[in-house]
Amino acid sequence: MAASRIAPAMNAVAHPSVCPRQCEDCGLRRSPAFTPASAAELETIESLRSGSLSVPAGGTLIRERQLNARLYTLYSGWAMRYKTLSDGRRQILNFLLPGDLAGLQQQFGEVSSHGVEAITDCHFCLFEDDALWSLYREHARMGYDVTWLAAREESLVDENLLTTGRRSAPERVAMLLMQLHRRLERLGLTAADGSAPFPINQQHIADALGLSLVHTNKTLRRLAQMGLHELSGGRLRILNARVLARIAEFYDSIPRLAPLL
Amino acid sequence: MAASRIAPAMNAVAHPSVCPRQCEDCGLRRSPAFTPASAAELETIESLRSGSLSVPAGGTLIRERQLNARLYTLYSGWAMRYKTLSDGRRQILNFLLPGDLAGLQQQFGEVSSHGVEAITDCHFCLFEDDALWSLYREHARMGYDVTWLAAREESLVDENLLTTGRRSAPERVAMLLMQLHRRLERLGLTAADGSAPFPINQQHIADALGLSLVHTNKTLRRLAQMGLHELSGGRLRILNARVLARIAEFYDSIPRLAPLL
DNA sequence: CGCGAAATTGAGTACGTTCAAGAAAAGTGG
DNA sequence: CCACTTTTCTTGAACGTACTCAATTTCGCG
Repeated sequence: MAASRIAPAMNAVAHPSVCPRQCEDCGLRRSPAFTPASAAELETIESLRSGSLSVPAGGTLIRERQLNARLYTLYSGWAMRYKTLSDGRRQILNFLLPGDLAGLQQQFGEVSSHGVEAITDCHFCLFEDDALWSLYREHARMGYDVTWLAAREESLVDENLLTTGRRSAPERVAMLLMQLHRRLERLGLTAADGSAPFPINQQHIADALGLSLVHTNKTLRRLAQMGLHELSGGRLRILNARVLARIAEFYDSIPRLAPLL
Repeated sequence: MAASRIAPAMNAVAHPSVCPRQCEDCGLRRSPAFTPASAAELETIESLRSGSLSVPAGGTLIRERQLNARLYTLYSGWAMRYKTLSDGRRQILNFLLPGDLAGLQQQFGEVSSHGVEAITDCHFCLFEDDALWSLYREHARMGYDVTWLAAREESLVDENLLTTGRRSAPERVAMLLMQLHRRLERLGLTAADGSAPFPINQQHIADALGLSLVHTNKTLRRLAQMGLHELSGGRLRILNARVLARIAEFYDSIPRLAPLL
């Protein structure tokens, strides 16, 4: 891509896509989306880290029904949590963006009730086996943070449940577009023109919203023709946030900065 | 009901429906469904407790968009977490049974994104304002437990999202019946004949499953006519667990005992 | 017994699904 | 750089599950 020389940083906060050795050098931490960590906290995190893991697009980080999954922080890329039925029907529970934890539900000795799969090439920060418990013991504050992250993810799933349970197809699509765009914005991943990377296909959208692929396509198309959004070249641009928000009844409060493990 | 004199304990573990003063006397703790707490832990819990709260059936414990909700443990009765859209469409996120926490998501200074309402008369154990943070500081172990509870609730919501997103109406109903029956069983709330208290109406079921009231009724009826379950007098009896489980693809692993705050 | 809430049933409709096929886009290898 | 393959997107048509509307019955309770 010749353009990359001219426009080097699509991300407001550029960071190397591979998780560096030292947490101190962690590019994610430089993002204003996260609470700054104290030196002591950084040290604790670093001591509990056992390396990094790269998963190619489409690769599986945690399998459904897997035992003893580890704990990860997504460093770069998009991933998803999902569940499937025996005949292949799939429900995406939520999308994971940089800074999100993966594997938390599995830290309590139980079988994973969902899978985690990389949507784009992903880099994860990998923690030691008993990292979670150590964290609670050594830094109550950070244990508290983990609970906050868990609660925030649950509220995401809550919203998705309202969406699939009670919203119409256009409402669902509008919701998804607004939600993801807002999350990307917070992470500083939107470009100057307001567009954001959007590496998921219509099958992903359908599986996240509980719709069929065909109907997802038709609904997406209708909203685009109304001039509400633009979706091309793997990027999303919101053209009429007001109307999309009204359709979806999307009103999110500005949350406090997220802690970053 | 004349029968109540003959069969005094519908619950395997009887406990007074009102939360007693001393946690030591807490009837719930005597249930084998929960991990026993050490004397030190009990003391901590008791010190963080600021009393109990009774909410009549239909009453609201936490309003949607409420600020500064407190933290509660449901002591007796059924409650529900829910979200609504402006035109009244309602999605029940999950049902709360004795031992479940309420208000955890709101402990981090944010507005409640869901409501909590009592379905039957409920008694809650109420905690101090900063109880959660104190807990993490004083007993790392119990902070860890809270995260476990949060993770468990999220996995419940995950399952409900799969249900509304991808299961057919009969599958949804079968799932709900099996899920709730299993939870009641674990709490020792099933009678000798296998029946369990089931104080929700078809509107609740519809709102939990993302179905209309009418369709819920027809589906429920069909399953009952197939001899899979019996629903009357506010009680549920599973008549053919095997078939219901197969329809719903309901396979839950036996989880470890739940901690009780 | 009578009232209100909850459950039940039928009829017509609509939203979303499935089936099918073609167009566009994105990779792949020579 | 182009031919070829594969994936993704798009559109039309027929169908079906679930919804809405409406009316009746049953149940719980004072």
